[in-house]
Order: sequence, then structure tokens, then C-alpha cells
Amino acid sequence: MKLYNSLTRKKEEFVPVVPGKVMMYSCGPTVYNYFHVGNARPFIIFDALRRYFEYRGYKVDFVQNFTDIDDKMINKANELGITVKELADQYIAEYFIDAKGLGIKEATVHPRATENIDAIIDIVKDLEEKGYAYNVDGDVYFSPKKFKEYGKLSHQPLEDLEAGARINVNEDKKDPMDFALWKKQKPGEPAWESPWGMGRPGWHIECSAMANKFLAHTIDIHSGGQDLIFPHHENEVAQSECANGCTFANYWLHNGYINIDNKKMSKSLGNFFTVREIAEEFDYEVIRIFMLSSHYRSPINFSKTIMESAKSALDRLYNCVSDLEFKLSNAGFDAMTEDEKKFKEVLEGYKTKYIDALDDDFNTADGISVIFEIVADVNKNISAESSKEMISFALDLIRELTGVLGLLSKDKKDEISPEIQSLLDARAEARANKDWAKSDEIRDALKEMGIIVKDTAQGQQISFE
RNA sequence: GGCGCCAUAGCCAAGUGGUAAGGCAGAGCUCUGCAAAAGCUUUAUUCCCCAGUUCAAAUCUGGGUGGCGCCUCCA
Repeated sequence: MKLYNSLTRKKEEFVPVVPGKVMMYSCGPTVYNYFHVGNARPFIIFDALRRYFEYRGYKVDFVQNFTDIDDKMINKANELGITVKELADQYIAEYFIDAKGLGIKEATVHPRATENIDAIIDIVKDLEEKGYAYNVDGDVYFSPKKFKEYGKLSHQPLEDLEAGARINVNEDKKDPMDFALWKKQKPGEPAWESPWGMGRPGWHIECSAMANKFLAHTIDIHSGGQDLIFPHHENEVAQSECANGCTFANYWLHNGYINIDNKKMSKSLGNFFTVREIAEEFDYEVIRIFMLSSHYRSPINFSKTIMESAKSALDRLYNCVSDLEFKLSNAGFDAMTEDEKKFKEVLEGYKTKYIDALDDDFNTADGISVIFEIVADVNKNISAESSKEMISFALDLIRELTGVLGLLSKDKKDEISPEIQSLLDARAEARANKDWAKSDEIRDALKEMGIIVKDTAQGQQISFE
């Protein structure tokens, strides 16, 4: 499998540190609000990538943190008159609601910064002892100038960064480029005991500490949005490599932005939609297929119109599966015919094509287009007269390939209550009597209940919205 | 100023040297009591513009135009 590595700016063959295993660390949310559609992109993309690794037989250790202490957390908690911990608990719970809806599997570990203060202090202490960091009256800073390779991820020499720097002047810092590893407590702020007095961790250090603690000194993949490359990931590299003396992450993966009217969706511009509000109007899964329908590194525009068309596309997949299920339950014979065996080979060819697409820098857009090719071919070649074996094969294949990307995960086969069954029976009777008015009336009533009835030669086929 | 990215149909979007995938929307038709779904036909002789390399370019090179991002918290 090839992946584009931000570090080398090339597509590289993926070779794990430990054969058969993948250690991934993905930057998670700061939990002071609902997350928005832009935030959702890395969550969905890297969840899908993790699923793909698992599909290809890797054992994946996937770590995604929660940043539950920083300026934004403190400010928001003060605003609401609650503690930082209460704020974090609330929005971590909200995160899981949205994540579950989006089909994002829980990480192997979801560490919280505030629950790993010991690990953070250890690495800061280590950096201080090794001379990369210094303490000024309770604030501890890291000196990028001490790390020769600083800038290798963002591909910006330190001098160039300095030239364009718009950094707050801070008298305590020895150099404007220095950044905080540990911040001294200010009145009213949450704080932990440390060798430098009461304080809290800086932002960048938590990821270095937790990647160490829950994965290894050298991990396979570190991922996140492109806007984290500098300074966050650059600083993580510096911290981890100075502390451990070895490569921090072999592959750095960064997803492109979500744009609105060609401008980056961001909290500061205020041009964002939360996942929660979009999910109410469309559906969580529509957001997921939208994200996976283009390459993860391309910037993509977000609009209601695009969501509408993503929804229609998703419907096409669900229709295909529900038709196959109906055909399967009515199939007249078991074993594949000779012609069907040939079609099976065609389908197997699509599977190869699908894997080739995902192996090429995780090209989910191409992968999904292969699924649509399968759907078109299946719709054409499988009918009510097909064998059970053939229908099952097609159904399993579509479920397998969509499942890899976490799509079609919703089980739309809800139970048919006796009440609904009696409506269906009444409608069947009305149709037998050519009482079209009554038949249509019942169909409308069922539609109101979210049940769609289609009439086929084999009887009424129902599906759920 | 430094470092990058992007430009493919009405919309979305793959394709990075071999003659334009896929989805949505639109039009016509088939099937159907009507629907729905599905199928068939149709929708880019052409990939922002100009020059070059090549038997061959959307794909490579040079130049131009337009748009975006990072260098500050940001997914």
C-alpha cells in the first residue's frame, strides 16, 4: 500500500515498524463545543483508513486524544460558570454521539490530557534535563533552535519561520520561536503539581506524551488536518525526537480542508456547520459518504446542494442492497448457473480494482466509484430469476466493500410490527381487488411511518427510510 | 517575502504519457393500475490559456491567468 507522506512529500510504500501491526495516532478534538463538518473530515477519513488496514489483515492500535485542558477550555468553562472538567465531560459525551452516528469506531484508546499529566511531566523533565527546554519561574519553554531538524515536516527553515512570525512578544522567552511545554498556573485556573510548581501542560506536549505512553517511541502513522502541520505537528516532532532520540512517526498523513464558498471552514471565520445540525437535516451517513467521495488530500467544498446529491448517491446503494435482499428471500433455486459463474468472476475483478484504488494513497473516491460500477452491473445482471448463491455472493460483496469504508452500516431491516403487517396484508388484498384508491392510501400511510412499499411481481417489497 | 496546493460536463469528482471512471441533476423511452426502484438512450472530439517535448499530453516542461492554504489558535 502506498501513502503520501507529508514528511517526504512523496507517495511511499507503507512498511510498518512491527510486521502485521499499525500504530496510528490521530489528533482528536478540543472538547469545548460540538465538532463541525471540517473537524469531522479527519475523524472519518482516518477511521476509514484504520478500517482498511484491519480489512487487509493488520492489527491496528489507534489512539485519538481529547484535548481537555487549554485556553479555549478555560475560557468556555468560565463563560458557562462550570468547571473545565464538567465542560470536558459534557462535550466528550457529545463527541461520542456524533462519532457513533458518523460510523466512527471507538479508538483503541481515547486518552485525555488531564488524565496523563504524569506522562507529560516526565517528558518535559526529560527535555529539560537534556537541555532542550528551560524553566523561567514556573513556565517551561522548548527551544526549537536546539533541534537541528526543526522545520523538516512543514518544510520551512527556522529562519523563514522567524521572518514571517507573528508571535506575541513574551519577555520570559529566550527566543520568539520558543514554545510552552508547561504553563504556570494563573489565578483561578486548573493546575497540577509539577517540579516547576503548580501549572498545566502546553498544547503540543500532550500528543508527544500520549503517543509514547499508549503506542511507542516510534509510531507508524501520525495524522490530522493540514492546519496542524505547523506548529502543532512540527513541535511534536521536535519534542518527541529530542526526548527519545529516534524518529517519532514514519508517516505523516494530512487531510485537506472543508471549504464553504471556496473558503476554509473554521471557527474563527464563523462559516461552519456542526455535524449535529447537518445530521438533523440529512443524516450522519450522508456526511460520511460525502467525505469519502473525494480524495482525502483535496480540499472539498461543502454545501447543502452537495449534501443532497450525496444523499441520492447513498440511496442508490441502499436500494441495491434492499432489492438484493428481497430477491434473495424469493429466490427459486440455490446453485449458480454457468452464466452466473462467469458474472461472479466479473464481480471478483471489481474487488481487485477496488483494493488497487485504496492501496494507492487511500483513493476512496475511486473505490466508491468501483462500488457504483458493481451496483450498475448487479442491477443489470441479477433478477428475481437468479440463484440464491448468486444473489448472496453479490450481496456479500457489496456489504464487504462498503463495510470497509464504514458505509451501509445501518441495519435498515427494522422489525415489522403486527400493526404494519396488517396494513401490508390489507393493501395486498386491496390490490387483489383492484381497489387502487385504498391501496394508495395505505401506501401513503406507511410512507408517513417511514416505510416505503414497492410493488413487484413477487409481491410487496418494503424498505425503511 | 518564504513554502505549498488547485483549475476536468449544469453541479460534484476520479484519472498524472496511450486516446475522458463514477455520482447527482436534466431529456426521451421500457417496465408498472399508478408509483417507486431498475434498465436503455442521451448530456466533455475534450480536460483554464499559450508555447514546447513526444509517434502519442488532461497527464511531462516553460510561461501566463484565476482561486486557495500554511508561515498565529484552528481538523
